[in-house]
Amino acid sequence: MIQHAPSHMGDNKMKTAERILVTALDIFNQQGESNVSSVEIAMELDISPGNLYYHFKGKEVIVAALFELYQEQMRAIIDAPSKDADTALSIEDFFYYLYLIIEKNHLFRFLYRNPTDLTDKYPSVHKGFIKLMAAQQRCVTELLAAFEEQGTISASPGQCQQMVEIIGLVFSQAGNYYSLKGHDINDDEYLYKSLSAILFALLPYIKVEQGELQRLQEAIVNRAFSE
Amino acid sequence: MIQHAPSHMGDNKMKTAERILVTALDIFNQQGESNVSSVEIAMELDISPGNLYYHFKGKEVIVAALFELYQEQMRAIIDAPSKDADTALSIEDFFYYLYLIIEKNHLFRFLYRNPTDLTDKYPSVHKGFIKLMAAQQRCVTELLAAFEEQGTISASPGQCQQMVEIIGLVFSQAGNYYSLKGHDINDDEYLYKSLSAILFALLPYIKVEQGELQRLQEAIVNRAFSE
DNA sequence: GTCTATATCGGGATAGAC
DNA sequence: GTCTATCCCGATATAGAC
Repeated sequence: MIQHAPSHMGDNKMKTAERILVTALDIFNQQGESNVSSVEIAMELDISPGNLYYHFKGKEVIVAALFELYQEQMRAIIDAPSKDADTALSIEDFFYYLYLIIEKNHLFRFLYRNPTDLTDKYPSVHKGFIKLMAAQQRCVTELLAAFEEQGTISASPGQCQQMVEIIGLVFSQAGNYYSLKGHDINDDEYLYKSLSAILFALLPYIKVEQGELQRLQEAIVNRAFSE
Repeated sequence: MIQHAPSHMGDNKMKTAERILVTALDIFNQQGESNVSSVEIAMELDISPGNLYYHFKGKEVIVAALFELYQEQMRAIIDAPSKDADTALSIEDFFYYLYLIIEKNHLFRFLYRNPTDLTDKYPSVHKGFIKLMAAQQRCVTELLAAFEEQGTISASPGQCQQMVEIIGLVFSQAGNYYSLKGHDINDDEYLYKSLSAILFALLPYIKVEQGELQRLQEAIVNRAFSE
């Protein structure tokens, strides 16, 4: 399971194909997909370039496989709340939900590092992105609508749409923004800054008691979500 | 003057060095800096690769020169309001100011297309980015503080800081976000969506009469800023 | 200032032995 | 499944003629 990658790194009992994916993800995240050659991946794994090509016919296939993994894992996260639609979400649950998405994007951050080059180079990945982001927006929109219905937030459909846009922007681009400002993307500080920015944008529309809001704000600032 | 580039394109009276910059900017914006070879730039200009190297010793120097131009023009924009600090800015002026920044970023959008690769490849550009973005944030922060002082907005310093963060995020990343969702970056629709997103984030804190706010909102939606 | 020709280098990709 | 050896190609960069 690639989500447990760190603990398995270098585990030789993993099949070569799986090891390639785990290692590729790691190097891509560190150096950027376009700066990593097939040979480099092979070297890192102490296998030959030929062997790598036996398993994956080029970097393109590796990227596609990684995107597939990302997509599956992201779907699982965004679809979770609607699975048990009977139990209403709290605001805290909602922000934990957002956090899981941000965290997953961080795990696959190479997909967002150089968005335009990546999508130009791999049109199939771009197609997947478009679908996935649309699904994500749909899910968030539904959750906001449910909040509106139960009176947890008070906002018009137009305002909800604006919230969704900002959330999507933060999800996909906050990492690049912090990099550009000179921070280290591998530092996970920006995960909380992202969450905090979203909270700021939604705050004027959230209608719960001050105490609950206070706790949420503190939870984010104190990184209560980190395990 | 490079800001009038479109009308001068192919104007043979321009010096070769200048024509190279104008053309390079255009192709970089279209295809991304990393996907454009020196030879390609030369071909586009109907000059030889050797000739291009006579003027600029490689792509790196071209990129550096373009960033220099960008930096100068951006400085001129962001510093303008503090030049005549005696005349207070209106909210409408402020949004026009934001618009000018967004527009300038759009003109040099290749700098933002693949931020991580670009900054990894050209550390001097990254240094410039860090300084420029810090200056930008400082300017916006000061304007917000002035608004708070004159009662145009009502927000704590912490809230203002959050606003600045969101504004910075939109400035630098909105283009990538819209591309990722499948829209054409050359379409300038996203300029107004960006402005609209910023307005949404600030709205709860703006304390002017409804009529003025209404006009501003309509101005943005109707693209009244486009010339 | 501008051209042609060429040297160099690195990444992608494959053939064939083990 | 894995290795070594090699080929191909595109991009950078330079030399020297005009």
